[in-house]
Amino acid sequence: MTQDDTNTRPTLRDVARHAGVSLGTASKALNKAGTLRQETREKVLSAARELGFRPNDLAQALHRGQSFTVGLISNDSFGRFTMPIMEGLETVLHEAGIALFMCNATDDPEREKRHIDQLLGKRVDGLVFTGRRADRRPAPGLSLGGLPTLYVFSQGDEPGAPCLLPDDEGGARLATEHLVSLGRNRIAHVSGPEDFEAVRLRRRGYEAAVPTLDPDLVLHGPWSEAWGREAGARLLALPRKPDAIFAGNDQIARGIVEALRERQVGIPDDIAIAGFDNWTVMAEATRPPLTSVDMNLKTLGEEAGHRLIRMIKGEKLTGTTRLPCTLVPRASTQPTA
Amino acid sequence: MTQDDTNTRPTLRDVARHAGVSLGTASKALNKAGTLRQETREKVLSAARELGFRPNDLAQALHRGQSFTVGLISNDSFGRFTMPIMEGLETVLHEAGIALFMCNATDDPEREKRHIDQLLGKRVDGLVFTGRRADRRPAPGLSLGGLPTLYVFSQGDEPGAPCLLPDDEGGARLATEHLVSLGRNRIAHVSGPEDFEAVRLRRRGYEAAVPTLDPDLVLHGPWSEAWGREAGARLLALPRKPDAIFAGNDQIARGIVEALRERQVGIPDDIAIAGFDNWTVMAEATRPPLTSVDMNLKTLGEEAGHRLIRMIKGEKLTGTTRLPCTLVPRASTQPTA
DNA sequence: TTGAAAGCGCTAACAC
DNA sequence: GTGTTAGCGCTTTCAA
Repeated sequence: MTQDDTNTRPTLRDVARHAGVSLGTASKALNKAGTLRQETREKVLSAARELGFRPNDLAQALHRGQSFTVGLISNDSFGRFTMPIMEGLETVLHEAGIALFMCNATDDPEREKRHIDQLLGKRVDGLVFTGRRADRRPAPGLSLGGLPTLYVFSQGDEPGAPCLLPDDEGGARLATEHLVSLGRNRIAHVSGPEDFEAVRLRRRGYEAAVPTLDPDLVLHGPWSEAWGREAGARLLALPRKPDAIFAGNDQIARGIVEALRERQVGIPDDIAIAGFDNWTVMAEATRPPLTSVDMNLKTLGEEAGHRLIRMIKGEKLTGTTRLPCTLVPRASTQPTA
Repeated sequence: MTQDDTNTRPTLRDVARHAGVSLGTASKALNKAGTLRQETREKVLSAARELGFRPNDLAQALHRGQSFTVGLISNDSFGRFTMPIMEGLETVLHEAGIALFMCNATDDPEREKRHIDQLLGKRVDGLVFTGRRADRRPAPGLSLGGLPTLYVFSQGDEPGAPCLLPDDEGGARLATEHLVSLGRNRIAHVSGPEDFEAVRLRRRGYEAAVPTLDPDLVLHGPWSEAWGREAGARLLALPRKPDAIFAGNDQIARGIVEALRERQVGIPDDIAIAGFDNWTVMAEATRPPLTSVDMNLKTLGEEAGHRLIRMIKGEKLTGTTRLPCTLVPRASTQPTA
């Protein structure tokens, strides 16, 4: 450690003293503002370097009334969905010199309230809510006083709240059309619990793209491999078996694949399978690897960052935007490739 | 919105004015400090409530020279390991009124440096490094000036750096002893790449507990299900097959299970299997469900929080501490239960 | 070109 | 009991 081991860092005043100039001069030199003699500027800069000076953003924020800080409230325990969103968000915000305060609300409204309160105390310039599932969530029991607020992979309760979501319906259509393009016309859909909005939307996308709709071919259950296995078995027991299956997520898809595999059904030759989420550890470990719909969550996070920055600049954004999903084809729908 | 929609929040001075008292009095009332008449206190509190007053932590921090804020640097893209650590950490710190600033370094040293610089600017009271793997990481190319710093699931480069890690060796011993207690004595070990310290430690724990050591029964490869399947096949091709397998993680374990299952090997009757990580989506979806070693990462995060708080209070902590792992028994080692 | 001084919102020591 | 005041570290006029 070249520095002394105390936690008190040098102030601008220290730098000024060290350089033998006034406080204001030092400030100008470091902020490349005003007009200064090159020599003076150098003097200050080298003094700053020597002392290991780093301006105190807190003081700066206090002065400017802007903290260059944004809060993130998640109830996902920072899981699979929030992670990539956060990553995209963080990248964009960091680029703009904005740091991210992260809080985990874990569905406890009391705790969420305390978190928001803490963030307000830190005078965050904006707030992002995100969640485990893209459904509507109750409004925070706290006045946000016009603070720029954005919901990502999650929906606000207040009307017109700006929301950013994946286009589940479009993604489902994409997957179904892909199966249709393979020449399949008896396409089943095995999905999750119907109280998820995403489940209803994906089903709608499926229904829009499927050639003929057979209610026997649509099954709902929990989000699990076990359910996928059970559903796979059921579909095989049908008098007229499907020739393709679009699953509501990759876990279900994997369960289906295993059920078929054990019964010597050829994938994709007899039955082609597509999943949703493009959860790579799952999709790639499946045999054969799983074609899946990617929600592009990182992009969603990046877009959230851009929008939040615009809102912080004063722009008013409202309403729900859905960003397109992408199909990632793998062997479970592609015979040879 | 009951509040006006501007982002300028009321200050303490506003509250004081509204309550018809002085600034100092208002401060005392809100901080429950000094001696005040009950009536005055009430007056101030209700004024504060009316205006929706929330003290500005930035100003407070500036005054006190403490920000009640801690930075977290991760290179895990906030994945499977960092998540539970973060959750534990956040819980404990929040209890102490400390907020968590989160940064994603993604193995880019330049970006990590910028992040640390930003955190120093925010005058964080401490720093936590965490990572994707528990190995030594290069020191940040930046003087931290005596800032309390803690490594969790990750190791600092500087000698004596305080590190908090799971006891991989003990966990491996636990799993192996469990298999021995089942009466198995030909126990194989299939693990990940040897350049992971965790792999070497787990192997050491295995070697310490295994009844007889047969080099043919120890296999290293990538962290994947595919490798598990391949290793499973290899072990079954051995002239003297194992009667139990301890896998270096749950993905490998699952691959092994699938390989055995396809070859009609009874699990656990013929061969018992244990994994590592207790990654529930994986362990529970395996058939039969997987016995696995849990690293208790949330506890690790909590302990990190407690230690960091002690360090912030001025205590000096050094050296590496390893926290115990736990065995979570499931059907892959338990015949009937 | 540089210095002096006011003030961001809050706390704490000291008057009254 | 309550009011006044001096800063915390920085930016930004305004004077010199």
